[in-house]
Parts: sequence; C-alpha cells; structure tokens
Amino acid sequence: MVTIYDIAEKAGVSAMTVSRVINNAGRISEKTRTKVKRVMDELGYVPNQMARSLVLQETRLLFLMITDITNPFYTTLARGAEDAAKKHGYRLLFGNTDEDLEKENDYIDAVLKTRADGVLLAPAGDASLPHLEMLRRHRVPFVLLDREVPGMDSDVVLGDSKEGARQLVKQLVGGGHRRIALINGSRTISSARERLEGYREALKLNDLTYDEALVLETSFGPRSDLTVIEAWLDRMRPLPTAFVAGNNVLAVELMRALRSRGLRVPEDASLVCFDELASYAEMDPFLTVISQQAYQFGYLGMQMLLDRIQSRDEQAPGWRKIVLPAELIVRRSVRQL
Amino acid sequence: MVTIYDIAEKAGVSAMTVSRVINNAGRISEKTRTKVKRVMDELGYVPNQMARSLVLQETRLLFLMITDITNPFYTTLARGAEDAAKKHGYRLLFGNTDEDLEKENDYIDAVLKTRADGVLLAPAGDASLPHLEMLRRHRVPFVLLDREVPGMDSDVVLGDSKEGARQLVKQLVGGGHRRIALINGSRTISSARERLEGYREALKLNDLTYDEALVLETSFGPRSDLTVIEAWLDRMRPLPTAFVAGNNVLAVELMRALRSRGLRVPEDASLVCFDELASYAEMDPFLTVISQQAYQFGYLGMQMLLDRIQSRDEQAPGWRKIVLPAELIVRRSVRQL
DNA sequence: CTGTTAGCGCATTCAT
DNA sequence: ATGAATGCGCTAACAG
Repeated sequence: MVTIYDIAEKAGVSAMTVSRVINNAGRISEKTRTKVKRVMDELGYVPNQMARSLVLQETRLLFLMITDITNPFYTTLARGAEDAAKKHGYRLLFGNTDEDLEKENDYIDAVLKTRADGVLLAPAGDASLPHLEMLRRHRVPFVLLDREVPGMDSDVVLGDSKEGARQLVKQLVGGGHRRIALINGSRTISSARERLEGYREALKLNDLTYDEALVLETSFGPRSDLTVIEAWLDRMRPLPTAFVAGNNVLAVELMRALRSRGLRVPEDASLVCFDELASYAEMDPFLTVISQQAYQFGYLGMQMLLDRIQSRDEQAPGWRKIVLPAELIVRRSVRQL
Repeated sequence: MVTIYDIAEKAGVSAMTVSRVINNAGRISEKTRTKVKRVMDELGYVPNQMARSLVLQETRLLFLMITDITNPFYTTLARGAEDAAKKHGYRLLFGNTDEDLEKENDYIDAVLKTRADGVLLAPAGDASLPHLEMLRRHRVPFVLLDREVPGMDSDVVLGDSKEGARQLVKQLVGGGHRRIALINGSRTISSARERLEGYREALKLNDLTYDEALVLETSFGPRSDLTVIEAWLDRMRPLPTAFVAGNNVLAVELMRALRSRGLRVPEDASLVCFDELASYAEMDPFLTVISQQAYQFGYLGMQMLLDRIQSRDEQAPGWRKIVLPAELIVRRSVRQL
C-alpha cells in the first residue's frame, strides 16, 4: 500500500509536507506542491480514510436505517438523504431493518463500532427506545424519520399522519361511504397510532360510530400474512363499502385479498391509502392516496442531522420537529355511492 | 471515548488482556475474563473498528454499487447481496450510480479511501473500464453484476440476455406478430447489446427482416425522456403490432407513451419485457416477461466476492462467470393475432 | 496465562 | 516554508 511516507521519500520531502499538500493546509511553495502531486499520481496514492479518521476522530460517514428497502417510500427517502449527505461531503451507509428489532440492534452495533458521525433512522417501533438510548449514551447524533419513539426527545421528521387519515376518511364519507374499515400497521409504531387516531376522529366528526371489528392491526412490512387479511374480510358482515390502508404495502395486500374474494376496486369496494405505490405501478395510477414527500423526509432529515453534527460542541439548540403536510391526491379508487 | 486502556486500568490488567478477551484469542483465566467483561459493560465499551482495521489491514466492509435504487430488480439484488454478506460477518455499503460515470467514479474513490475489502458492482457501462482498472490496480477484489465490461476479465454474474430476447421474440411470433419493435438501453451496456443480438437472431430465425427503424436505443435508467419514445412511436408507420422492452423501466415508459397515444396493451399493441415490475405492480401482473433471479444475482455474486477475498493471497483461481437462466413467464400482454 | 514493545497511516503540536 | 516528535486505538509478535 502506498503511504505518505512513500510519496515523501520519492519526492524528497517529509511526510508532513505530503500531508499538507493533501489537505491544502499551511503554506507550501508551488514547486514542492506540484512535485508532490506528480509523485502521488505516479504512485496512485489514495489517502487511508481509517488512519485519517483515527486521528481526526471523525469518519464523515453517516448511517441510514430504513425498515423496508423494497418500499418506494423509503427508497425515495434514501435518495433524498443521499443527495443531502453528498452535498456536504459525507458518505452514507444504508441498512435495512425489516422492522425487526434484532436487525436494528445489529446495525446500531455496527454504527457504534464504525464510529459513524451520525445516524438517520426510521425506528422499527416504540421498542427501539433502548437502541436510541445507546446512541445517545455514545453521543452519536441521530434524527428520527417517519416515526417518533415515546420517551426519547430528538430531532424528527414526521408526516402529518393524523390529518392525512382524516382527509382520507373525509374523502370516503364525501363519496357516500358510511361503513369504513381500516387496515393498519402495528400500534407499537407512532405513525400507525396517529393514523388510527385520525381515523377515529374523522368518524366521530361525521357522526359515524367506531367499530373495532372494522379495524385490523397487522404489519406495515412486506411480511404480513395474506390469510390474516382474508380472514378479517370474511369476518366482516356486511363487507364495508370502503377501506383505508395505513400504507402502500397494506393497500396492495388488501387488493390482493379482495381479488381473491372476487371483489374489484372500486366497483365492489373503495380503497384509499397512505403513500404512493412504486412508480412502476403508476403507469395507470388509480389509487386515491395521501402522498407524502418521501424525498423531503430524507433530505430535510439529513440536513438536520448535519446541523446537529456541526454544532456538536456548541450548546445544543432545542430539538426540532418537522411535520410535512399531507397531500390528498384524488384518483379513481373511490366509488360514489 | 472509552478505550481498552480505560478497561485495562479499571480491571487491573493490561490492555493486551482486554484485547484478548474481546477477540476470544489466547488463553485467559475465567476469572479475569469475567472481570474484564464486567468492566466493559459498566463503561459501555465499544471496540473502535477503525483502529482495528488499521492494524489488521481489513475493514470487513464491502461495497455494492447499483445503477438504479428505485428499480426493484436492483433492490432485490441488494437484498441477496446483503444476506450473503451478513452471513459471513461482513457489512455492506450501498451506492447508487444512476448509470452516471461521474457518480460511479465518486463511489470508486470512496471505496479506495475507505479501504473496503471488496466491491460488487453493476457497472454503468463499457466506459466503466477505467474504474475497474483502478480497483484492479489497488488490488480490491470485485465482482461484476448484470453487465460485463469488454477489456476486463473478472468474476461476473450475468443473466442469459441473448436467450431471453430470443424467447420473448419467439413468444410474439407465436402470437402471430411479424412487425416487432425493440426499445432498448444504450449499446454501451453489455446486457443491452446481448438483448439486441438475441432479438436480431430470433428475427432471422423466423424469416423476419431486421428493420433499424423499429429499434430505439435509449436509457435503461429512470431518466429516459418520454418525448423521445413518443416521437419514435409517431415515426413508425404502420405501428408495430408488438414491442420488446429491454428492461422493466422501459416497459413502463413505453406503456405510458402508448397510453398518451390512446393505445392499450394488449388490445392495440402487445408488449413483453425483461424483469418483473415492482411487487406493488404485481397485484394484477399482466406483462409477459423474462423473469431474472434478481436475488440470486446478489447472493451468488456476493459469495464469489467473499471467495475471492478469502483466497486473496493464494494463487487466484480462474475468473468465474455465472450465467443465470432466463425464465419466460407468459401472461396477458400479448394478443393473439 | 499475562505483559511489553512496536507499528498500522495519518495529522497536530511544536520547532527550525 | 518545512521537518521531527508524538499519539489516535488497537493487535501481532515476542517475552516472561
């Protein structure tokens, strides 16, 4: 491996001079600078980031943990985060937790060992608290995305889940629907709770009674069991005329289940949900959705994180909470009754 | 920051003993071992990976570069790679190049600086050659995925693109189609070339003449311009009865363009393509496709890479080339004429 | 079974 | 404008 000492020797200077050339630090004569640079090219020198990090006590490495790499909401978010990181000269390490606390734990461990400068994460759920405490304890700045964790104050970027749920229900009610079901993620996840809350509020606001039988709590992730949804459908008599899905994955799963029962959307049942589907499904977009600004989640979250990193030693400003507005996009998946 | 010296002092042993406990190396009395471990817990010690890597000359960090993070083919591939890496105790850094040589170059740079132990990459194109030479020069083992690069021998995992294209054309011909168009990625990408080749061969085999006007060369990426496709459609008179798309993104773009012209699939035009669409589009899968084993691309590629890393100093075995078979899945997007 | 010495590659003092 | 000494946190090699 080529080191600054190799360069130094061949260029007839000291290692320190080489280091200065690399970092554009201190005053160096133009002559030696060009000479050193030429030797670096000749030898194909690449600075050793580890050695550098070891002495500088910073890695310029950030970590992004998402809960489902196949969900376009999160990949779009990842793009935003990456763009913002790159703009500031940081690199980004991705991790996919699948909403699995053990996997999340592994990644937290990796973060600490790697001495990443900061972490951006969508926590698996409320039970992620010890992981966050771990980060806090080791003074690793982090920003939460999409989900809060009770008991832990921090910077966070959220969507307006409650308002989104209200709007979805309102849209359905506007279409004449009065029997409206909800399929949702686990209540151990703040966004799922908020969505349930918004759903209930909107029902009340429209003089509709909340019926537990019309609510299914399952998983936001791609592993949710189709038979569970089918059984739920079969339990409800009569079938609701409309459904709210807590996210895009659940919307798709529900459509599959409906199809397996010979039911079409929107002819036999109306459906609205949170988040856009994959762009590939958008050849002919027909689901009415609350569209969240996925890219902004990542971009703004990353900016907050970088702010936090750069002011690490200064007195910390208060925790910031960004709530991105919910935008309703009306398409064709709601039938007018 | 807590170091092994802090542990050592508090536990009344030497730093070396602490190191041994951490790595389960050498013989240590059970008494000191438990004592050291307790102190480590108390102080919340986490090993410094950088210091470790610096002396061990290995990072146990691998890098995966893909060309489109929003393409489910690549995210599925990424899952496979991640699973295989994790199984062997390696961590994986993702990079998204968008088929952009500059971005690819930045990532190559990052790989070298970080001293990643190895790289798995879908190259942006033939022009990625200098990047690969860079890796080779610095003895960073790498495995190519999905695409070869002329002039560079290496391990590689490919799909059988030529055979896939043949099968798609054959399927169309079997449906009575004789005027078959191809929309494809850039010819600077090996898989695009292979697909074009297979398309031409299949035409010849069926006594159909190759017509340049029926072939559009654009980009596999998400940035391809819709107007280019629309112009192409408008140029072709009469319109082909069937289309082959070089990948899933192009299939979607083409469908959009067809729709903008009031044309439906398969009623007005048949369409087949490489790669499945996003799972979310698969609620009602209707495209006839060559389904590639995306997960296997990543998993097998990673295994080859790890093999290569582990035998780095031994005499290198010859380069290995895995060609994954093309599987035709017939659905409803081809109309029988 | 445990400790000492040395060095991984680099940048921050302080000299000159 | 440049160089020498020192240490970041850790482990390999050797000594005991």
